Amino acid sequence: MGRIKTEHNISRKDVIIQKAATLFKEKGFKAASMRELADIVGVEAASLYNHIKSKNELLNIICFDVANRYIHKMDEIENEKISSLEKLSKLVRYHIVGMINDFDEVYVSDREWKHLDNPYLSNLQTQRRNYRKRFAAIIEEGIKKKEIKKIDAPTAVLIILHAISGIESWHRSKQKINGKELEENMITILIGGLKNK
Amino acid sequence: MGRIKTEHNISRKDVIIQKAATLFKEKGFKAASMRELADIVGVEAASLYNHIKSKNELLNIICFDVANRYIHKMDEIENEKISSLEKLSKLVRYHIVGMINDFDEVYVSDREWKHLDNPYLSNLQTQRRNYRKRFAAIIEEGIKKKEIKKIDAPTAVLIILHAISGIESWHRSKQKINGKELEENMITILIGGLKNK
DNA sequence: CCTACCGATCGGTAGG
DNA sequence: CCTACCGATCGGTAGG
Repeated sequence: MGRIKTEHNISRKDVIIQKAATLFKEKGFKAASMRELADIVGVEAASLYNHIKSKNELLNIICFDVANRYIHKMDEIENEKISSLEKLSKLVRYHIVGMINDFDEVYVSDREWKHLDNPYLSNLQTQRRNYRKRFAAIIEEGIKKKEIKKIDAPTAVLIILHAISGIESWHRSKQKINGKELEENMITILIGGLKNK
Repeated sequence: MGRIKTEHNISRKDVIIQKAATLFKEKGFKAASMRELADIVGVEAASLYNHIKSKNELLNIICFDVANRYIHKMDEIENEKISSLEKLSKLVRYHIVGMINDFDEVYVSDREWKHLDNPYLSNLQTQRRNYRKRFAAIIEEGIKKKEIKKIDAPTAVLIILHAISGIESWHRSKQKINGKELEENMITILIGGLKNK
């Protein structure tokens, strides 16, 4: 899923990006050093620069890779002929599954984007803002059609997105509850609270 | 609220901590430098060390100050003679108001605690784990009394806590919606999804 | 892909 | 509270 490819065409650069995502997640972007990353990849620090331009490029790739994936899914769902509540459910499930499958990348793009430098920084901020607007529009449509309770849609979006990122703590301690069970619980709590009646 | 004191007894150290919380929130703990903090406080970097032992001590203080406040509130609520659903509502409201009033400190203690060093790190992790367990116990009691839907309580706790930390984005763009309105929206979505029937 | 190395910046100390 | 300064570490480059 995501950027991870089959063993045949996985490039050295892809490996570096993947390991970087894991390292950035664990230590935070600033605290992670290129020497550590090089160690993990199995080369000297200087050798990394034959594949990438800079530490920041790694963050750029991770962040935009994730952003593009979600935007693409949003395009898809907007065009489906289903109710607003169903669109919302699909979107929420996509976020949950994405968080479980591509955890490192999603986590980094969510928490470390502030270390991007311009123009990437403002670029991503705009993309995120647009995404949340489209997300809110779906909820607003649902409210108009009385499928969803009358609440402030932008607030609902923030709550939903952050609630899903809460899976992080769960992910860290892979215990008791499995993926599907988790997904159903979240739908009950989040969508249950929004459903009208 | 919180650590902020009246003008009479606010010490130099308190000022430093307060400014540090704001700086750590904006840049992240690792990216924030003591020279920057000194600039903001209005002294030379070396002078900070007359009031504090280290950069890490600042993070320790911020994190445990917040943790102690929530634990104290939990003690209080557990002993009240009200229904589980009411306990849950009170707790959620306390978190929302805390996020609004002491935003910088709460944000830092939530997102930067991984940069603590031992024994503070494992200490805080234990405290957080215990807090979440007590939180989950309230929900479980509510489920047993059929006040709350049958869901996985630890998952519900994670969702609720992270949803509330979503206020961050709202806080950043102090727009349209006011504090009270926000609080009611969150209660509707979060508690509404949990209420039985 | 490595050796060797750079300028910058960091947290923190000595001494007054 | 300041001046002066330290050792360590950082991201990144030159040259092969």
